Formats: sequence, structure tokens, C-alpha cells
Amino acid sequence: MKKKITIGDIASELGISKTTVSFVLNGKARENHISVALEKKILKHIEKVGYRPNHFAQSLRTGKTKIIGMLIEDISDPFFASIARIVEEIAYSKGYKIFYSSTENDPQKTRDLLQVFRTRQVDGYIIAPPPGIEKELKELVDDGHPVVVFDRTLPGFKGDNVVADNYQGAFTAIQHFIDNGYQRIAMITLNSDQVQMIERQKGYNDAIKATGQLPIVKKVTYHDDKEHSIREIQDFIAGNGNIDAVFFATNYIADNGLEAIRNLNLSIPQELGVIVFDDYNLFRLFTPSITAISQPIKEMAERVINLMLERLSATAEPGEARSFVLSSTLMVRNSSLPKTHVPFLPQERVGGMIPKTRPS
Amino acid sequence: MKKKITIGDIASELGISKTTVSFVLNGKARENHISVALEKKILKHIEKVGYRPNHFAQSLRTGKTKIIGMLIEDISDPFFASIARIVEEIAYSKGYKIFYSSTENDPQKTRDLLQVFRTRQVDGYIIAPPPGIEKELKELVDDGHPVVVFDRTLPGFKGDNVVADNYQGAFTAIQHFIDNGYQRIAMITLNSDQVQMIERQKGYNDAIKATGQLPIVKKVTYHDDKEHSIREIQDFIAGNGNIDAVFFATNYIADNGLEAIRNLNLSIPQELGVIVFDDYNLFRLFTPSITAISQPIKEMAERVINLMLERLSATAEPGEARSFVLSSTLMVRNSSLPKTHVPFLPQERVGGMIPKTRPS
DNA sequence: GGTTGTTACTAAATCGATTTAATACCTAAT
DNA sequence: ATTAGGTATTAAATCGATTTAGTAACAACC
Repeated sequence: MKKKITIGDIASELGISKTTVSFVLNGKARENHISVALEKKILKHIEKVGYRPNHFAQSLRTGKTKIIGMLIEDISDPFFASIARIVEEIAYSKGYKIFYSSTENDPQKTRDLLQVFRTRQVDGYIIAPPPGIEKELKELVDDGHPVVVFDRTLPGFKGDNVVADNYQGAFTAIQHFIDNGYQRIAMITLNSDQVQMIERQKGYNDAIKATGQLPIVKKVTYHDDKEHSIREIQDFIAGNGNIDAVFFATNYIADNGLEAIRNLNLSIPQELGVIVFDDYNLFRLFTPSITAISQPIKEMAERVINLMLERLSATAEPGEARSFVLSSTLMVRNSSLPKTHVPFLPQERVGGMIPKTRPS
Repeated sequence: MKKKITIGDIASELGISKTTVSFVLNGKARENHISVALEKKILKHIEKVGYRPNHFAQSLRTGKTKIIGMLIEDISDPFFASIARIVEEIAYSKGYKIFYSSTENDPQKTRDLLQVFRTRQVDGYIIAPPPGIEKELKELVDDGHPVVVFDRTLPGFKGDNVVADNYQGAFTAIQHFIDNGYQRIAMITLNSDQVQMIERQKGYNDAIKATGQLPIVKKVTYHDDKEHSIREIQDFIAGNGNIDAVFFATNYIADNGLEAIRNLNLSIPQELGVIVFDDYNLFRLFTPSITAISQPIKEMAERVINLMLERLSATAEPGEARSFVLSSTLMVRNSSLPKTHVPFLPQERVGGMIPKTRPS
């Protein structure tokens, strides 16, 4: 059915030793004084019989796998999917493969997956960590494994990491609302103590407080069922009639939030301004188009994989941990148009003028 | 720095042989007459020292990896991402890990990845194949590897596969257009000879021809740069003034197509009806909401992984190949409202009434 | 001619598991 | 008492590579 050809087969077919074949295969012919003639002969034979090394035997011997394990929150989230894609591409071009898997932000599943990666002896770890795995991360680093953390850090984690400037992004967004004349700006965020969420909220808080107002924050729980989450947001907006703008702290919340707004039949931005943290292709095409904070996905992915590749090729010593904070960009669109001018400004749009009606 | 504890360590620490330890570890204590007392003692010791087997040594010996390789077109495509997620979840619960990677529909990259999977000796292959790898797939199957193909097939491929009913989905969509009074319905599709695309076009063609009209088909190339693709669609629509509806053959095209329509400042569905193959969360929230053909993602994912798990646990004989064609659902929304009633029907919406202007 | 040095190549150990074939010991049957 | 059979355990082979520590042959040097 299938034939496996090993290094030993080659050796005996040519009447030489496995050692010689191995040297040639690993490009160590020269330094081990294998004659050029023999080297050519071996290479030709290998080519001819289509030999492929057994990676298990290799890894068993060397302890290296040329595989990088990558843990992200959710592969079906466009932000993570895009990062994964770019990381994979660059790694691939350098001879590394990426094996990725989703943590679903569950510490236990994450611990399991880390264990799998460990026993599979991946060469390095790229992780968007859920809360509560500080200990495991520290262990990895202490054991000398290359680790790069991204999107968020964990309190107390010292090691390579790449994150966006969540504080500044949020602050700028709120400032933009204020500049455009919005007065009562609410934030809807996740009920989570993840660092990136905390930072976004701080940015919001500080920008609001600078105006002398009080923050208005609603927290919803992740992976509540969708309908429930929509209703929650809906009730919150309806219950705070004086709100004239809302800042959604993630893509995921915005999904539900926009549906809530539609259900309430509020017009954006006349009755409610909207800004979302994390951009999304379709936001440009919405009617009206949605203002969003765009994280530097490409740059983040590149930094992450390059940090990792450096670590992997480092000659030995751990060296200093390196941190990058990348700045994000506010994509100004129509959902946050200046308050007073709104009804008169021309806008690009999909769809025609449709009479306003009550929700059913 | 790090200590690796092996089966040999355990054996010598307890003054017994590796064999005994191995038997116990593999649950073969009973059939090899290991005394219950000793078994308990070994298990306790293993627990205590936190022994973890070296999977390379294991795989080197057994040839099994408990890993399934999965190749999809593009991990940043929501359709594939969702499938991957569900497959991963089920596999994980059965003790299998999924390693996935993107083919980008590139036959050469796919061949490379298959080679990697092969040398890593994955236990099975789940593939959404790009064109041109018929030979490699046949080889895999002939060599006795479990293979499940999904989303599309390849001409001549005989083996397990799960696809959606692309023909019926497209046919139903066009029929819906016709029922709602649309008269000149164009299709915009990929310039590709992939089976699923051909089927969608056939569905369109047959539905159109039944009305006595001629098909109007525009093909665009994948991964042309985005702007170019948008302009192409734009020119096509503008150049065929009598078109009153358009059927986008993929999610990806719709992305560009909707932008083209916006640029042309056409109102949906009054001036142009729209249906998209492949649903997308945000389509519901669009103004107007977009009618789409929703593929049975969950069912497809479950069928795929279950077929694979069956193959993996099969006692030996290959058995018959099994094919599933799953039906998709037309999600009727506002972008395909009945022609005559359109201006008068109430609609749910996001955003207010905004004056229509020329594109800049 | 004996020491030293290169060159060209190889035998054997090793990585950490699984598995076959064997070894004692003990009991029951002939 | 000898054989057969079951129980409890283990030595050693094996998977397919890498790598250490040689060996043999030959030239160069004083």
C-alpha cells in the first residue's frame, strides 16, 4: 500500500553508512569532509527515490519541531482571523508552520491546549491570553520557551508583547464625539477584567471627566445568548433617554448594539452617534457608515511573528523582554457626524429613502 | 532549567521495568496480568511526579498522532472560520486535535501543506480543495488515508464528501427574484472553474432560461486588488442600464459589489434588487437588510467531522465513499422585496432619512 | 621511522516510547 | 513426578533520524 523509505534504505542501497547520508542531508557534508563526488551521488539518489525524512524521528532526536503554537480567542472573530492569517504567511516563508487553536477565553481550555503544545514540543508560543493563566505563562517563560503575547497582557507578565494603545484609541474616539458636539456619551463594554478592556474604559472615563461630566457605562456579559444581549443593550439605551452617543467597546458588542438600535428605530447619527472599537470591512458600507477605531492589524501581526522569529534564532541568552504599543486609527465616518450639521450634510449611501415606521 | 521525566525514570525509581509502566499507561495492565497493587502504585507515582509522555517517541513507534489536518481556503473568510471552529470543537471532545491552515486556493501551496501533513503523519485529512490537486487527493485515498472533502468536490474525486446544494440554492434565489417581479437579473461570479461556482451558475442559468430570457453574467477575478474589482462591477452595472437585480455568487464578491452599488448611488431594492450566496451576520443589519442564501454551516461541519471520526475508528476495510448534499436556506430580507410594493412597504432600519446626493 | 595532521568515512549510542518474545514462579492435572 | 497452563514481570528489539567518537589511509615533517 505505502512504502516508507528511510535513511537506512538509502545508505544500504548505496553501500555507505547512514551517518554519511545524514551529514549530506543536513548540509554538513563540507565540515565533515564528505567528498563532493559522494555528496552528489547521494543527493541524486535521494532525489530519484523521493525520500522524505520522518519528522518524528527528527524531532525526537533534536527536540525541535519548526512549529509555532498560536492561541487566539476565537478563530471566527475577524480581528483574530486576520492576524492569524498574516502571521501564518510570514512564518511559512521562514520555514515555520503555525498550528492555531481557539481558547474561547476559557482558562481551562487554554491550559489544556498549552499542555498539548508542550507535549507536541512546539518551538514557540504566540498567545492572546485569557485571564487566569499568569502562572502557566510564567512557567513557560521560566522554562526557556519563546513566548510572545499579543492583543492584551496579563498583570505581572513580563515578556515579549505587542498590544494596541487601547487607552489612546478610546480617548481619541470620545474626544471626537465631544468635538462634534455630542453631549451625553455612553460606553457599552464587556463585563470582563481583561487588560485591554480596562484600558479602553479608562480612555473613555478620562475623556468624559475632562468635560466635567460623569461616565455612563453599561456592561454586558460575553456569550450570553445573542437575543438576551440585544435586549439588555436595548433596555439600557431606552432607559437613558438623554444619551446622544454610544461607544461600543468591541466588535462583538457592536453587532448586538446595532441591532438594538435598529429595534428602537433610532436614527444614526441624528438621534444617536455611534463609534465602535475594532473596524470591520462592512462598517464602511453601512447606512450610515460606522465610525470605528481600527487596530493596526498588519503591523501587529508582523511585530508578533518577527519577535518570535528573533527569539527562535537567538543564540542562547534570553535577553530583554520587548514591548510594543501600537497606535490605532480612528476611521471617521458618518455615524459620528457633527451634531449640528447632521441633517444637511451629504452622505454616501446604500439603499434609498425609506419611510420611517414604528417597530412591529 | 527544564527537566524531562521519561518512562525509564519512572521504572527505575520504582525498581521495575519500562515495559510494565508502559502497559499500565496504555490501559493494558489487565490483559498483561499486571497485579492491581502494582498498577495502583505506578499510577500514583506517575501522578506524583507529573509524568507526560513524549508524543514523538509515541508517534514514531505507533505511527498514530491523534491529529487531523484541515485545509481550508482562507481562515479569514467567515464561512470557513465558522466551519473550522465547530469541527475543532467536536474533534477536541473526541481526543483529536485539528491543525488547520489556509490554501489560498493555490494548488502549489496546497501541495506543500499536504506534504507537511504527510510527514507530520496526521491521521486524517479534511480538505476544501483548490482545483488541480486531483492527483494528490487520489494518492492520499489510495494510500489508505482517511480523507473528507467539503464545500466543493473535484471532478473525478471519489471519496467522502459534504457539499451544499449550490445549484438548488442559486435556482431558488433567482426564482424568488422572479416571483417578486424582477425582470432583468444579472449574476456576478468568480472567474473560476471550481465545481461549486459552476453549480451556482447553472442554477442561475436554468432559472433565467425558464422565463425565456438570456442569462447576463459578469465574471471577476479573485484577489484582483479590491479597488479594481469594485470598478469592474461598477462599470458592468452602469453599462447595463436595464438590469433591475443582481445575484452575487459569493460573500467576497458581495463585499465589493455592495460598495460598487453605493458608489453608483443606486437604491436597493427600488433600483436594484440584491441577493448574495452565503449569509453574513451583518447582512441582517444592513439598510436595507440583504437577502442571502445561508449554507447549513453547523450541519456541514458536523457531517464532516463525524465522517472523519468514523473513518478513523473503522476497523480496517475502506468501505463505500459517502456523499452528502445539504440544502441551504434562502433568508428573505428587504433587498429583494416585491418589485411593485417596494416604495410603500414598511421596513426596519438603521439610520435616518438622508438626502440623496451625487457621488463625489 | 615515528609523530602529527588531514581527509573520508563509519559504528554505535541516543532520543522515549511500544511491543514481542522470554523468563520465572506457582498451581492443577495426568 | 512430570507436564501443562496460567500469572506476573521483564529484556531486548524496534521506530528513523542525529551525533559523538572513532578508524583507516595517506601525506608531511624533522
